[in-house]
Amino acid sequence: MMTIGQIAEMAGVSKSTVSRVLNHSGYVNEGTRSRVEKIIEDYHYSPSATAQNLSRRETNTIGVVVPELENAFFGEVLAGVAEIVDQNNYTMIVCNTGNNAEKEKAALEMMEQQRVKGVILTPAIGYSDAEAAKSIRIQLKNLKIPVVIVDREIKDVPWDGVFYENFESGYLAAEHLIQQGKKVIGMITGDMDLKHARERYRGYVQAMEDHGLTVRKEYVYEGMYSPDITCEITKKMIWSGDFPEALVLSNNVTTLGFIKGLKECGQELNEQIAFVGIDHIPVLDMIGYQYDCVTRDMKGMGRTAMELLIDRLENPKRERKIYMISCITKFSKGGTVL
Amino acid sequence: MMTIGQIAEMAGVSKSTVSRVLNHSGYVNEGTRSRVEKIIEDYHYSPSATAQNLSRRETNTIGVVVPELENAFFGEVLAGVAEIVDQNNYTMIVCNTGNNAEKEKAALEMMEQQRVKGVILTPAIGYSDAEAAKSIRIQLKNLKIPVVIVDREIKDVPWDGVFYENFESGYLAAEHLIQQGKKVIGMITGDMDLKHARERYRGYVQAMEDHGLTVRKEYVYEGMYSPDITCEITKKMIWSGDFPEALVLSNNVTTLGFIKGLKECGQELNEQIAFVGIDHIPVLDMIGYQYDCVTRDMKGMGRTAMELLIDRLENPKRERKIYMISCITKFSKGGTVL
DNA sequence: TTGAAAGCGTTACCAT
DNA sequence: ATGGTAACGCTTTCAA
Repeated sequence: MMTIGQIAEMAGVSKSTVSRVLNHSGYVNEGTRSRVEKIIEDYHYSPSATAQNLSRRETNTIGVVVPELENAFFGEVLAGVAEIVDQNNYTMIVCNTGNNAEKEKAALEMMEQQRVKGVILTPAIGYSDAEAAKSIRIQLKNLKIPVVIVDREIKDVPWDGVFYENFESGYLAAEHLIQQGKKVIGMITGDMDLKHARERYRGYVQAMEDHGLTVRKEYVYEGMYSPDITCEITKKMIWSGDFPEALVLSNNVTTLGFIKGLKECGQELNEQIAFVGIDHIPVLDMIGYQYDCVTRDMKGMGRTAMELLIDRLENPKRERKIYMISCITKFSKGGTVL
Repeated sequence: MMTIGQIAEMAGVSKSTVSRVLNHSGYVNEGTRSRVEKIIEDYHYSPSATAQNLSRRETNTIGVVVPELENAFFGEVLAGVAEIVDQNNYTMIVCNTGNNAEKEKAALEMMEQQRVKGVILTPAIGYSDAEAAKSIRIQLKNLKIPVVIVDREIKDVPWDGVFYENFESGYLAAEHLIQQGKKVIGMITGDMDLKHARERYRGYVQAMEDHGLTVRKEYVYEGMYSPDITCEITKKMIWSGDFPEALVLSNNVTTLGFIKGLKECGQELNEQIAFVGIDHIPVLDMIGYQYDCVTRDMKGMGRTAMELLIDRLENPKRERKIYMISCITKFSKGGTVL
């Protein structure tokens, strides 16, 4: 591997000069510049980021820690992050925690060793909110490295964040059903240990109240964001013959479980129960299996997270910012961006 | 940020000693070891990977360059790579090229600067096979850094690779239909500029020949791996009333486009045309929308790629290895792993 | 068992 | 406009 010294020697100049042409910094004679550049070109010289980082006492690297790389949602987020990373000449290190708190800890430690400038993190759900906050807070508080939390809130932590309008999504979903004249509206909720699941539920409740409807507890089912649990719930509902007119479904897998449950009971979509799902499932669109939903721009979420991080890096002392990604409604009348 | 020197000072030892305890190398007295370790612990000291890399003249980093981070397939692959990366204490830098040859070039250059130990690459499809090979070959030939090519073959390149048994997949798909007694079997192919599309087609043709059936060109449609094109093809097929008994569909989006086309014509699955898809679409399973398909272990592909890279790193002079990921058939009788 | 010192490939300051 | 040199934080001989 070539070094700046060798280039200098070949060009008959000093390392300083080579460094200057490399970094377009300081004065350098046009003649020598082009001479040096030619040699760099000819020999395919590529400066060592490692050495640069050490000398500059900083890297241009950011770390992204996600809980489920195999989940299409995070693919989208990562694509969004990558886009901004790219535009700003950063380098992106990625870790997958598999929703495992231990791995998350290890990932963060390694980010620390790598001296990344900042971290974009979606916390694992292997532990409760409070525990998570504590553990991560302790781990990172001594580091000066800024963090942007994505999608899953954790308490008592001073970092910037990008979250969905979860309350809003529940609200809009319920409201749409109300506007269609439904009165008895239930919900299959997510894992109520997660804040966003609670928020979505709150939104639904609020919409009901605002329209003078009452929430009937027997029609609120805890689906745990699990397709299987939701499928079971759905089947029991149908079999028992006791179900609401309409349902709000808490996320994509809830919707999938629900649809599966219906199919297993030989029911068509919207045959007896109207529903609005939170989250869009593109593949269902592709097969012409459309349903009303409230969704959002996942890739945009990644972009925003990275922009927020860069903003923080440029302005370390600024107040905390939380970006709420707004809902996009896709109802049969056609999609609307709110 | 703490340095090894400060730790040394606090412990009343030299940097060398601290380095030794850090790396579990050389002799160090048990007493001093624990003393040093305590200080490291207390102060949350984390050695700088940058400095280590420079001193050791190598990194523990590998680069992954993918063309479509937003595509669930690459999420799976990445998850597989990440798993092995993790187990072997590597660090993973990720770039998304968006199928853009320029960006791919830039990504590779930056990997070079980062002095990654190796690269896992799925080439962009923005350019032809030959061009791609040439461009990438020229770019990387001067580097000693090993590459593992994933999923998309490029010609005349000396690197290890992990690909699917594309021929096999086409063969198995067609054969399954033949075994069900179908005689007039067509295919909606992929983008025939891509080798794997051609291979899948070849497999189909071979299966037909092997079973004494003739391929009728009018039933071979070029779907370009595009859902929209495939949807159109399907609708025309149905409208014209002229279609084969059965079809082989070249990949997941081809299948989606086909299903959509059928639905838009008010047809049920398998109502008039039997089909076998290449690629599995998990979401369709989740809603109980099963169909016969030939698929493979995507995550396993990522794992294999990383294992291959590590293997190469440990054994730089060994002959080239190409791993072919075998097909998994999921037919209504139940899934079989071949 | 420990320490001193050279070296890794850059940058950046200070001279010239 | 250019060069010399210290410094970045660590590893690794070599001596003691």
